Amino acid sequence: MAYLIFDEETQIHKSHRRTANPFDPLNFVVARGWKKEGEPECSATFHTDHADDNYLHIDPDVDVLVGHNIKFDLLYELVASESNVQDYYRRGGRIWCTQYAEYLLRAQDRRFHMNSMDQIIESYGGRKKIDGMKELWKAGIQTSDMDQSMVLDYLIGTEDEGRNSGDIGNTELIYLGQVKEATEMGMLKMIQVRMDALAATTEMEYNGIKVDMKRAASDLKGLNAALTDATAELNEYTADIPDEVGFSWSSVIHKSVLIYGGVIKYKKQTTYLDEKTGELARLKAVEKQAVMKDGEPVFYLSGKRKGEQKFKNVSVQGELKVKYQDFFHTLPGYVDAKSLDIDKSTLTDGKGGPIYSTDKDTVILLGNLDVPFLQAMGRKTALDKEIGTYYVTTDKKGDMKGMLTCVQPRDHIIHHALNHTSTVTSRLSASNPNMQNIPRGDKSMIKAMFVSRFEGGKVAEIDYSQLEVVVMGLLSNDPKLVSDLLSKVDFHCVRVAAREGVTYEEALEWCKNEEHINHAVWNVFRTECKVFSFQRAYGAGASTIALSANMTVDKVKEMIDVEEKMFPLVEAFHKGVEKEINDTAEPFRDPDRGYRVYRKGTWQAPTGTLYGWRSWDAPKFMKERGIDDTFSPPEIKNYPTQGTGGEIVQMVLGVLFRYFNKKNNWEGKAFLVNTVHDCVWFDLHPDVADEVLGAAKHIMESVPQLLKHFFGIDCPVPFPVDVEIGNNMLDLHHWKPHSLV
DNA sequence: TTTGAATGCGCC
DNA sequence: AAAAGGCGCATTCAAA
Repeated sequence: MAYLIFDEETQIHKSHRRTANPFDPLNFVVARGWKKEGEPECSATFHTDHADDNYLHIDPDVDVLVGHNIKFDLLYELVASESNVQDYYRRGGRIWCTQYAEYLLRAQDRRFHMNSMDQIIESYGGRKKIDGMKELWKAGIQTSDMDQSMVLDYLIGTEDEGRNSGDIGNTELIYLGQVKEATEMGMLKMIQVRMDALAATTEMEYNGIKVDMKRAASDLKGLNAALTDATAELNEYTADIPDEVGFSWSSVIHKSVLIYGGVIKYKKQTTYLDEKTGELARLKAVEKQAVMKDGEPVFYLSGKRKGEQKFKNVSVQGELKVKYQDFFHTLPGYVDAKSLDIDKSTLTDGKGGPIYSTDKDTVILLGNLDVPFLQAMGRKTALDKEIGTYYVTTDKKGDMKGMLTCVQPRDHIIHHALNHTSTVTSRLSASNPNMQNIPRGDKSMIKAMFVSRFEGGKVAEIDYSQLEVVVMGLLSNDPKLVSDLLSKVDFHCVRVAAREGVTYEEALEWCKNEEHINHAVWNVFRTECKVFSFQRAYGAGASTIALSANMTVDKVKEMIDVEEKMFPLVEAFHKGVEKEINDTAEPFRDPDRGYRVYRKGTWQAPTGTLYGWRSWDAPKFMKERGIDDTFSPPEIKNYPTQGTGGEIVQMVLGVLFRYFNKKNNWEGKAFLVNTVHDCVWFDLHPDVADEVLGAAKHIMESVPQLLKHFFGIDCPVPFPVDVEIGNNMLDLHHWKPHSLV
């Protein structure tokens, strides 16, 4: 078997926020370079359009495709010849992205997010290329207009280098070095598993998400009407502010000044005093005046202009000059921010006075005070956010903004981006548009626009239940946590029972049974415990929890105590992570903090994933004891669970992808389309929906078997999922296997 | 005009 | 005795 390194240079037209958008018909592969394992030099082809043979030829003995940011090239390959790529996967072909592997080998260090080849090549013994192409691209030159010999040198190296260098040669050097290092560090299997996830998200981007534009347009119309109403209502409260102030309800400064009092600074063009003369500044002007003598106009008596009237230029007062100058408008405010202890901003008002927060939580806090417009302001803020981010709007420069700008007019598909190298925890991120932060159904109707591409088709979502709690069970092996997960208890009721000194059954009955006489008060207990456990999982301190859960600090400490006794191995796990971080810590100088010395440490998960932390300035009381820097407890607690949850979803995505590939996407009737940290989205033809969901549910719940298969890990906890299906992503209903006909 | 910081808010 | 984590995108604002 052999690896095949490849890379391509394409046209770079930007559309729907994507640079060199693979789905833009204007873009095609201009130059394609490759090198198969064992060949003495690289090869390349040039193309002038989307020609029939403009795709990568993959020999049958190739089993790894290698590229730097390989998703980009794979998307071009899928557009060029979908079957070529799918057939390669079907015979077991794998991919290796050197950008992704580097990010993982460097413990997801921020410096290696979206790392470039130039950035890492020297550490693999290669040499940076002389690169004229980046400058040309920056100047907007299309690749097809560049000199072919330059492109060739860039891609596969110069003749002097034996055409065995360039991007392709460098990628080969990096790949070989990475495989060696990954093997030595026990990370190879983990990286390979994640590469299949990369194949899955590449497929998701290629499939894209179908948008019902009629629904989007009609919902947007309603939202804009509501926005107009809210704005009209609000404007009554700013009617006394002169128009020239330009009061804006989306300005944090203006809002703070209006609510808490202060000074708005604004600019206006107006006349000003000339420093030299002390008078109003004027434009210079000259006037043509008749030359007079004894009250009579003078005429030329000789020369070329003989007979013409004589004029002279005289300086006169020109128009008054204007320039932008600062003006100030003072408002009294409705409430006193200082006495209410509202959060202060680093921004200042027009005269350097304080600016206070006007965010949602603060507005809720102010809700019962004497500020008349808060409700309408909250409505307007929410509508601006919803319309501007998730529908479409025009900004001040006249540019279109919002998710709908990413919809392709020709087929109403959004080709979103799922990024593998953009988080410190190894989670995925999403962009252009971000399909991981679409408002939920209890907040907005937005999800109704996401529909099936099939006639009468269905969309579906499969979610892991309480993924991070389950992951904590896996990582800690805590007996009580594991048994609770196995018996599928309500965790919040477990905590209520422990805190209030009753049995779990009693707590469950009183919290859940709305008929019960104690229900109201026990339901509050459950909510308190829910807030507590959620915050505690992320490592919040007792005082923060007390504030947001509306409890005394003593009560929070008491609950922490109960928790630690109930799940002792959870705390032990965190301690173990902390110890490994400190044991592996190495000093480094932080350029952002005056090159002060801090430390970096790592913890390696059972799967092989390496997590990295940097230390921060220690709190004052620790500095007094001579400890200068410490690792952040919230970060220590958070990365392993968040990262392992993400890793498990990636492992599953890879397996789902392989299964879909084997079934040829049910002959084009079922597609993987999106993933959001603990869930997967599907687009399904009605004929195959039940069959696909049955298979997908089975795969997603097979996490224990998969962990054993890939990593030899014994997993003590189940990974239950919820399956939902519907006509759009808003109207989903529960799906059960027995609905199979 | 462009860029980065600050603020705010959507998701898990 | 002590800090709630991870993202991307919108607007505003100040500086270049």
